[in-house]
Order: sequence, then structure tokens, then C-alpha cells
Amino acid sequence: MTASSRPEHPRLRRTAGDRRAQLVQIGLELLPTTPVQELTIDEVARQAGISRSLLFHYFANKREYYTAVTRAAADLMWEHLMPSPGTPPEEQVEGMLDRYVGWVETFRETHLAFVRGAAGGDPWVAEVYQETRDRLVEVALTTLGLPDDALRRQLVLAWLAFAEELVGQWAAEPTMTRPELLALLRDVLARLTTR
Amino acid sequence: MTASSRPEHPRLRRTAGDRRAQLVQIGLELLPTTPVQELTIDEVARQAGISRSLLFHYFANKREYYTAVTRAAADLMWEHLMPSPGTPPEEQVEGMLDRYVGWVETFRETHLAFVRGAAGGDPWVAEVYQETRDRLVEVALTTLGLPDDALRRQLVLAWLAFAEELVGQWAAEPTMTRPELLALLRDVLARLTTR
DNA sequence: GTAGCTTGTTGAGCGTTGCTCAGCAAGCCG
DNA sequence: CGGCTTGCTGAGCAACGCTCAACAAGCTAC
Repeated sequence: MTASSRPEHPRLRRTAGDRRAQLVQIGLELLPTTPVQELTIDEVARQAGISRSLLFHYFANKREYYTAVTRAAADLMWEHLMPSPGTPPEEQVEGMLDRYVGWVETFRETHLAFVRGAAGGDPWVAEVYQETRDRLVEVALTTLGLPDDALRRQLVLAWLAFAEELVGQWAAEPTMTRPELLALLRDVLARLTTR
Repeated sequence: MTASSRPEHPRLRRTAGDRRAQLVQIGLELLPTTPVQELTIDEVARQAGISRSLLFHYFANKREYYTAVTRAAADLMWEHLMPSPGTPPEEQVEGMLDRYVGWVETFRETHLAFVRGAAGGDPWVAEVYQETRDRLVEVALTTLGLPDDALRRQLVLAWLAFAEELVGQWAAEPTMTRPELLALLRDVLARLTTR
């Protein structure tokens, strides 16, 4: 095949920022089909239309690459969850819960892949997700007007795990109405933090 | 080094069962230090004093090996949690909770590594753990005398995630007494399943 | 325009890891 | 001793992460 020896794209040169963003974007698109850590450099480079070597020009090693992808995924969710400025504090947790359920409903596969990748194996990836969870706990405690002690933090973290699991299951097989789900999550959180 | 060319153990021949058990055992011992999926065949074979090839005589591929290791870990926990026969039903959940906390207290690192490996990436490993969780949910529902419908199952599964996270955190930084922890877990489960 | 610089980009190649396969040899039977 | 079963090995391949020297695209300066 002589055609393959003459590349269709005649060598396109991008700025460093563009290329980095493109590579991370490709990683994000591959997330639902592949556990982060199993992304192969070959595959990513192929989809980007570049050589393997170039990826190592932007990321020192594979781990640095997929933690960047994980961080991008975490940031996407975080931005979606954050309340629009000006929302009164007592409505903020309510709204975030609602948006979280919506997020899982829309991106179930991707989100599950993200959570799994974050929970599993690699400490570097786990840390990225833990940061997001810590930030969520902090927002929850402050907007609920609760003191930020170790006990409450543990309870809210555990409640997060509860919510994640329940919403994930519910999205796959709705066993109650959406408002019921939201009310249940809110109730459990309230009971846990105000005992 | 001519010494290395003359092996100290002059070629020991084991039965198939022995060898399999030994290899799984080595995997179990490596669990706390290494995510299951990152166990290298080389390392395991080296510790067993055999060639890489032999491992593939017993396990078709790497995945089959580390799912076997994961299943062994799950079985160990399951056997530890199961109530001794003859225990009255109303005490069974109580006892299992107590033993679960004890299990995490004793094997915190290994157990966390196991849960993480099970949650993370590989679907085959995840399935092994999900089986254990499903069995736990079933035991919980039957001994509590509750109907086994989809809703309750989801709630108990989510509660398991809650308990896992809370106990894990608590073992690292005890924010309450052990009886308080047990009571809290029992309360949350009761409130969830009887609403 | 062309010389020269910066820097995005590549290809060849190395070490490790998962996996295969042909065949050796330990221990048992006749 | 010969032959059989089967635990076991070593050489070797393909895929992967990663390195390195060098090419070349596109800008600026004269």
C-alpha cells in the first residue's frame, strides 16, 4: 500500500497548549471504554495522529498522563456541581445533590469508569479523586452551617460513598421516583450530621 | 557468580494442588504492597522459585491468576464474617458487624488493598467482590426478616459502601468508641430498611 | 529571500512484561 | 531397565513504556 506511505495530513504543527489539551481530551473520550491506567500510549498517539514519542514530550511518563486525564474528569464534574454564585446557602446542598443525580444519569458509564479508576489501584489517581471528595465534604459542611470536625468529616465522606453507590444503582434500575431519591439522600445526610 | 548456576533447591517437584495453592498464597501476601493487577508474573514466579512458564501452566493468563487471588481474599473475609451455626437470627447481623470491624482493624492495609483492587478497573475482579457483597446483602435481608425486593437490596448495598468507607476511616482515626461505631452502623441500616 | 533560531515532532531502538511452545526430567509403573 | 505421565524449564515473540539523537515547521532578523 503506497498510499499509507504518503500521510493524508501533511504534518500539522500545533502549539504546546493545543496538543496537551487534545491529548487529555482523547483520554477523556477513551475513559468510558477503558480503565484509565490501561490506556495505551500507542492507542492515544494513534488517535491523535502523532508518534508515541511526542506524548512523552508533554507528559514525563504514562502515569503523569492519566492522572492529568483523571484530574480533567474530576474538574468537569466539579464545575458542573458547583452552585452558581448568589445561591442562598440553604439551597446549595439541595442543588448540588440534584445536579449530581443529573450528572450520573447523563454520563453513567463515564462517571462509573471515573469513580472506579479513582478508587482502584493507583494511589496517584486515587489522590486526585480524594481531593474532589474532600472539597465536596467541605462545601457540604460549610453550607449546612456545621462545625468541621474529624467525626463529621468522616460521616459526610461515608455518606458520599453511600450516595455514590445508591445513585449509581438507581440510575441503572430506578426503584423509586427521582424526588424520593433526593429526599432520601438529604434525610440520611441530615440525620447523620445532626445527631 | 557460579553459585547461582547451581540452584540451592535441587528442583523440587510438587503436586498440582500444592503448587496452585502456593501461587495463590504468594499473591495474597503481595496484596497489601501491590495492587492485584500490577502483580508481575516475574515477581510471583521468583518468590515461588519457579519459572514464569509454570505459572501459565496453572493459570491460562495473568487475569485468571489474579482473579483467583482476589477470590481467595474474598473467601477469607467471608469465612471470618459468617456467623457460627446455631446463632439466633436476631444476633447474626450484630455479630457480623462486630467481626467486620475487627477484620478491618486487624488487616486494614490488606483489606483496603483488596477493596480498592475490587472496585478498580478490571471487571473480572470487580465481579468477584460484587458476588461477596451480594451474598452479604442476602444474609442481611434474610436474618433481619425483611422482604428481598430491588429497592431494599439497593439500600443495603449502598449501606455496605457507607459502612466500608466509615469503618476504613475510623480504623485510621478513631473518632468515636467502638460500641458507638457499631451502634451507628446498626441504626443507619435499621432506619434505611424499615422506612 | 535566506540564514538562523526555536521547538514541535519523529524513528530507531532498548528493557520489561505477558504469553507460547517444544522439549527436558522427576517419579511412578511394568 | 524401558516407558509413561506430568511437573517443569528455556528460548523466544509481540506489545508496551520509555529514551535519545536528529529532523523540520514556522517564526524572526538582516
